[in-house]
Order: sequence, then C-alpha cells, then structure tokens
Amino acid sequence: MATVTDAPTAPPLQRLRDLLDDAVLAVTGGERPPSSPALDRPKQAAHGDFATNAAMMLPKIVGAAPPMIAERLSVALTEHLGGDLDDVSVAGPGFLNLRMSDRWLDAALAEVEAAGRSFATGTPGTRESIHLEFVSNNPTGPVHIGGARGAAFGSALASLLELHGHPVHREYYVNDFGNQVQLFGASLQARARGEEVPEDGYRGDYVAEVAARIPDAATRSVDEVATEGIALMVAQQRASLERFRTTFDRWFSERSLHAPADGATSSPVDDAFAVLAEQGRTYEQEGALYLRTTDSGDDKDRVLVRSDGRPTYFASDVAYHHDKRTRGFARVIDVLGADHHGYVARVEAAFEALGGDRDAIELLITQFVNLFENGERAKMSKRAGEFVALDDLVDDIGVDAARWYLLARSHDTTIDLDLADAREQSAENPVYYVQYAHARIRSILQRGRDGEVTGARTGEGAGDDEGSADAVGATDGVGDAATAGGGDGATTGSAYVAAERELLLALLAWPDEVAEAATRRAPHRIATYLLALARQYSAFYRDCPVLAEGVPADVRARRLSLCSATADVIAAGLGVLGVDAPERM
RNA sequence: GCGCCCGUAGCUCAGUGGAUAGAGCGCUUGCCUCCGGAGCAAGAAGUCGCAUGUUCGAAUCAUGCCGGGCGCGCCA
Repeated sequence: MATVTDAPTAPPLQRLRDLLDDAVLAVTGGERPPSSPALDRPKQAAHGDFATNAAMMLPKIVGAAPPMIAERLSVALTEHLGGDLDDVSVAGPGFLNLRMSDRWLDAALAEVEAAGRSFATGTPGTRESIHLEFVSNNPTGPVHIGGARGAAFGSALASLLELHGHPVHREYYVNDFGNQVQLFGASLQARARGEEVPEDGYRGDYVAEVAARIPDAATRSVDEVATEGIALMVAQQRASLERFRTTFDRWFSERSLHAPADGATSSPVDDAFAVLAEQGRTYEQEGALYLRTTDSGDDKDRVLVRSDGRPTYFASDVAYHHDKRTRGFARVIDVLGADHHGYVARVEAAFEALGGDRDAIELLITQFVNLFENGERAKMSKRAGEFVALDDLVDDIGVDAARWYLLARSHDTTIDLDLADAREQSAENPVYYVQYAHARIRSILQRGRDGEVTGARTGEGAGDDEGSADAVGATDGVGDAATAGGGDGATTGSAYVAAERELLLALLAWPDEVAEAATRRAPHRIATYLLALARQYSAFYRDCPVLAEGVPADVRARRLSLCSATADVIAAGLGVLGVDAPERM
C-alpha cells in the first residue's frame, strides 16, 4: 500500500498523512475526497495526539454516516500502523482521534534530531524560482518605518520561501529617475548654498548632511548634485538595511530602463512598449499614450507617456516588470507599502498585457506601522524629515526586537508598536523569551556533552507534575505512559511523560508550519509558532530533569535529543525571521 | 462616492469550515536548597462589530449594514 509519496525523506507527520490517505482509499474503494483530510493536533490533549476529520468528508462517497465511516477508517489505520499506534477512537460527530505509541515517538524523535536545522527543509508541491521585490524606498531619503516593515517582511518571506524549497532572488528597485530626482538635487543644492529648499522640496535634516558630503554642491549642475546625492542615499540605505539584516541580490536602477543597455539599440521601456503595441494594448489620446488596463479590471486606463512626451512612473514599472518576465522567473512577488495599494490593479493589468500569467504575479501590501511610547503617539526624530527612520528604530530597540515586532503580526494588519514594550529586555518581551529558551537549551546541551550530572533532584522529583499531566493528557490511555515516568528502572525504556510527548508533537509540526507560512506568505506564523514552542519547552524543562542524578540513561538520552531538536528548530525559526539565536544571554 | 485592509479578552494581536476561541502584556494568587528565576504554576477576563444567509458544523464562506485606516493624478 505504500506509494511514491512515502519517500523516506518525508517527515514523520507527512508519512502519517500518507497512511491516512491510504486508509481513506481503502474505505472508499479508491475514490479520493475532493480535498485531503486534515490530520492536526486537537485543541484538547484528551483527544489524543492527532485528530482527523476524514470520516466527515466521506459520507457522500461512502454512503454511510460519519461515525460508521470512522469505525472503518480506524480498522484500516490500525492495520496500517500496527505497533506505531497506541489507540484510535471515534469521537464527537465523527472525528478520529489517534494516540501514537512510544515506539513511533522514538522513531520520529530520532528523525527530527538527525535532521537538525534542516528538519523543515521543504518539499513544496511545485518548486518555482521567485523574483521578490521589496522595500523600494525612494532614494531621496533614509529608509523610514514603512520601509523597515517592508524590509523585515520581505527578507523574512525570502528566507521562508527558501526554507520551503524555492529559489528566491531578492531585488530592490531604485527610483532614481523622474521629477523627484531633480527636486532632490535642487534641495541638496539649496542646502549647500544655505538657502531654503524649494517648494515641495526635501526638508529633513539629512538633506544638509548629504549636501555637505558632495564636493562643490553649491556650484555644480543640479543634475550632477542629484546623481551624487542619490548615490550617497542609496549607499546609506544599503548600510541601514544590512544592519537590519536585509540584503539584496540586486539593486535595480529605474534610470537604466530609459537608456539602451550595452549593445542594444532600444531602451527597455521602448521594448516593453513594443510588446504592448503588438498585443494591441495601447492607444493614443489627446497626445498621450495609454495602456488599456481596464481590459484586466482596472478602474481606468493608465497613461504611459504624457502629452508632452515624458514617460510616467508607470511606464518605468511596466518596463521593469517586462524585464522581470524576460529574466525567466516562474513567479514575481512585489511587496508594496500601504500607500501603493491603489497601484495593484494596474500592475497586474500591465503584467497580463505583457503576456504574463495573472497567477504568476502577486502584489503584497504591508500596512502601516504606528509607533507609540507608553501609549502616546511617538515621534522619533527629524533625521528622516516627517518619517521615522529605520536607523532610529534600530538604535532605540535593537535589531532583534525591531524585526520581531514587525514580523510577529500579519503583514496586512496595521501595527501599533509601543517602543517602551519593545525596548524592554526581559522575558516580558516575547523575542527575548524565545531567545532565552534557546540559550538555556544550548547551555544544557553543553553540559550534557561534557557528561555533567547535577546533584539536584532525581527523576522521581517530577512526580507531582506528572499527576497533573496524567489528568490532562491521558484520559484514554489508562495512564500507562504517564504513570511510568521515573520509576520503572528503565532497561526496557521508560514511557514518555506528558511534557515530553507534547514537546515532541510540537516539534513534529514544524514542517507543516513552514509549509503553511510559506504558502500563505505569512512569516508571522513562524513567530507565533516559536513562542508556543518556547512555552512548551518551558513546561518540559519544569517537569523533566535532563542531567539530574538518578535520571535513567535512556531517559536522559531521549531528553537530550528533545533539547537538541528544540534548539535546532528554534534556531531555524529565528533564522527565518532574521533574529539572532544566541548561545548565551 | 468607489476600491483595498482591518474590527476577536482592559491593551497589542494569533486563529480563513471542525470538538469547550488562544497567546503576550497588564491584573490577582502562589513558587527561588531546583540542569540558566531573563523562569514556572493557577486564576479572573470574550454578545469573535451588527444582521441575514450557506453548511451536519461559521470567528472563518456569501450578502447587507456600522466603525477605523489607507488610496482613488498626464505625481512617484
């Protein structure tokens, strides 16, 4: 009954799902349900290690009531799983609750530990090369708080997609073309001359600082000043972002789209226009060139070239997306700030007009970040003009806290970030709580490797806690596992205590978490998971002495394995978020 | 007016069809002879904005309202 999906590299939970699928097919006589049945951890421990709704999906196919189907499934599963299964029971409207045997847990733990940090390294359904554009802050100022969120989200999403198995190309689009560049140059020059900046010019303190670094800024042409100023700003942004653990494979110049590349006779913009014209997607009206974006659901058609002959910003973006397409990525993802959400429809339309598949481009909008200080709206500095600068944020609360707080929430919800909370370097702060768990485990592992044994308490010391664990975890298991905790000598292997079981089950969910988070473009799920895992480890730490005198050798080995696997998963998870996983704190 | 996002515990937020809705902070009460107390445990706290509908089953899906944020340029 084993199938090709039963590959030896599939993680334990995936193999369990495959077996469930086999059982379903056995019951339906080969017909597949419209969607795969779920195999999840139930909310209540009394419902076993895993629960599946499979029986409730099949009444139409099988022609029987869910509880009846569940009974048949349980028979099939018992057959398939043999000694890996401790107990299977039908509950509620037709749920099937599974309790795995210690043998299965042992094997699973061995796999998790052996895989280490690569435990969740993914096997996505379809592996595809992804072009990811994010931040794309204007080069006329420092990276601001909106850019910080885009940077945190984009860099974490990139890591997450890579962990899941997709090759990712990270790109920053530099808007070094158009009106704003001239305006920036004029602002720089005004500052260099000690004059007021022009109307609608750039007024932040940084303008004078940048101007001071440009030789002869007061007397050279505005063009030259602008070019040098942009270069300095881009370099500064790059430094800010690197400090924020955000790097790019390429910084793509908008300006480069308006001139022929080496050896070419036409510019990328011209090339893109030619494609659009061939497709019959453009037209002229009142002297301007339009793209018929309404064909693809936009509110109105958009101007590519103004009646005075100058291309719009949108023209650049059309050319940019044409370039992305011709570079051969299977998927294009743009991460944009909330103020650009009105732009989504036209970019999608342009992508389609260029011949792209609508499903091959995604525009993700990150919502605003509101900063507070003890409940008051915070205004951090004038360095960025009217915006809060990324550098100020990092100076204030540190990279780890900044990234955590920006990443712990879904990208499409507005964040109210209280700096006083984020600054707090204690366990009140979730990021340090998770880091602390990691450091603590590494410390234990270090001692464990050195063969240390602490004289503290024995395995029996956890007896009180096991009592409560029993009540929570094993109403169906007659206490066979939980009551055996410390006393049975151990030559034949001691049973799993509830806290060990819970921790291992949490670890086994890691590949699912990665897959789900990657598929949903939701790195914040990783943060949620890590916090729960750290809590789970704390419960384990409380109930299960690892190095104490009197802990049987096999139990000690198992607990060291659990520690090792937990540390690796936490490190991998924090790695996705770009948060440090310290050895000690 | 139209479009996008959001509305879940006092606060900040998880949870996109399953069983009794969760976490962190804050609050109350306990716990330092104990592998890292930057810790642990217990407790109080919710009409999941409102209404109707779909479903065996809805915080989750649909429709309509209400409230908040943002956007609707031949700006970028």
